Amino acid sequence: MGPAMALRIATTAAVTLADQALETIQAQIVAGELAPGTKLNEGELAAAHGISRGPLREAIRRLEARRLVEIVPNAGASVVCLTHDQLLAVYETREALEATACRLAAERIDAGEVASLHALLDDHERGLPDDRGARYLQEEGDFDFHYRIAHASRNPILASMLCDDLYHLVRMYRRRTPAEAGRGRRALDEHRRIVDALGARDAELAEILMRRHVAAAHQLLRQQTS
Amino acid sequence: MGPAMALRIATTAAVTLADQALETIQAQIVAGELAPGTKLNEGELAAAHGISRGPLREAIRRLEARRLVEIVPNAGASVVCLTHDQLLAVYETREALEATACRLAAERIDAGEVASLHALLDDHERGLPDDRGARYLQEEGDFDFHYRIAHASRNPILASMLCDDLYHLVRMYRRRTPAEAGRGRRALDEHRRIVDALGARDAELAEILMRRHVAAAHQLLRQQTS
DNA sequence: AGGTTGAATATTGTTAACAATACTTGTCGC
DNA sequence: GCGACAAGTATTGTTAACAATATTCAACCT
Repeated sequence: MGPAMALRIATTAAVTLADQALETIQAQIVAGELAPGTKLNEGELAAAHGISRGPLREAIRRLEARRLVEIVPNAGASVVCLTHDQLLAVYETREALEATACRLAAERIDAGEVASLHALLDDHERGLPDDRGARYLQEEGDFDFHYRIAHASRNPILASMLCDDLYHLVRMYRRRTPAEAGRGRRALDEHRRIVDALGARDAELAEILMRRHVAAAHQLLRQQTS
Repeated sequence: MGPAMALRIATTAAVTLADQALETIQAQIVAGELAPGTKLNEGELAAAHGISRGPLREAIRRLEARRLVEIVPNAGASVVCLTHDQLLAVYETREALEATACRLAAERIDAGEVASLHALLDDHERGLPDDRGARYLQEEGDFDFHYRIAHASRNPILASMLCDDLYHLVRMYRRRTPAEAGRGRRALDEHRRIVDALGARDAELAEILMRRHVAAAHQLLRQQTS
């Protein structure tokens, strides 16, 4: 189960045309191919996807619900362009939700999931030395880690808010927030301790460790100018 | 500024037909006129609102984003029907978000907002004795209180998650979760203490008080059978 | 020259018809 | 009588044309 599996977690079978367009455009936004602020022209996009404006409009409206695009009535949609303060707000919210998710996960996770998380971290450990090329995979793996804990909370609303709303924004702005040197090693250690707390069913500790883990990224971002 | 103002807070000018339909249907769902589980037929609803299926579909899709309806591809939409566990999950999430919002609000609220909150509670106090008829207004006022604190957090994402996602569900299931006797009085006292903490800029206390306040409702719900 | 008005253009909002899928109902076989 | 199958109906998904709003750009006035 390699890193390519990472995104499959949140992905549901795209049965309708609007679903397919949603997935494609969302991937483009998160990957940066559609840069923040880019105007989304319905006619152009529909033609590019080989579909009509109807389903494409639906896709755009659902991207708005996920906070990835902003729509101005009668004026059109554009890729969201977060200010520094707004990105800080994302991390603030993420801190609260993810700490809670981690506490709940400690109370409800089963042994198989804990083992699977350890295996995931073993994978990351192996990929860590050769930082050339493993960087991207490592970071996608990071999201895989957080996705799994969100779902282990057994709280579908909480998990959905994290996975469907916040993580996309974090991934989208990830490349704009360069990590400090050696952060990968430290993050992996923090991950390991969190899984240990989950395995020990220590809810209080798991919550604190996750809160600190997210707060570290939050702090790093806050120190950046702009 | 009476209780009728309460809902205006989250309401934006409905300029497009889809917006208008969204507001109307959402109000019907929250009020219980469209009961949980009700099938939403696009043709019928469009005719009832005097609009075409296009904008109506958009309204339904946006209701799905707010978790008020569920859509099955090729099968249609229906009003969401939460299980007891799912409603508990809503309160669990609300507890985390609202406690955080209250902490942030204590750090960022301005004097005018604190005064306005006190005035709101004075209103509620006056409406408390004559419990006949004031019940509904009191409860809408309760949401007004929570809306204001969410916005005072100065975190638009956090506020949106609370006001646009969770509160509608809570309001929707409010009538199905009867409060214990004397809870109104106690809730009002708790509100007052929270505002005091906000006025004193005591973030830690404000967070704890709000967490307890929401946890009380959560606990009450958990004790219910089913 | 700078700003303003108005026509021309482009884009979004809306509608109605068409296609595809799911549901209903009645028939047949056992 | 009961279940499987098929025709018919209803409903959703999609498309293309139409209406309304916003944007662009050029001519005009001060």
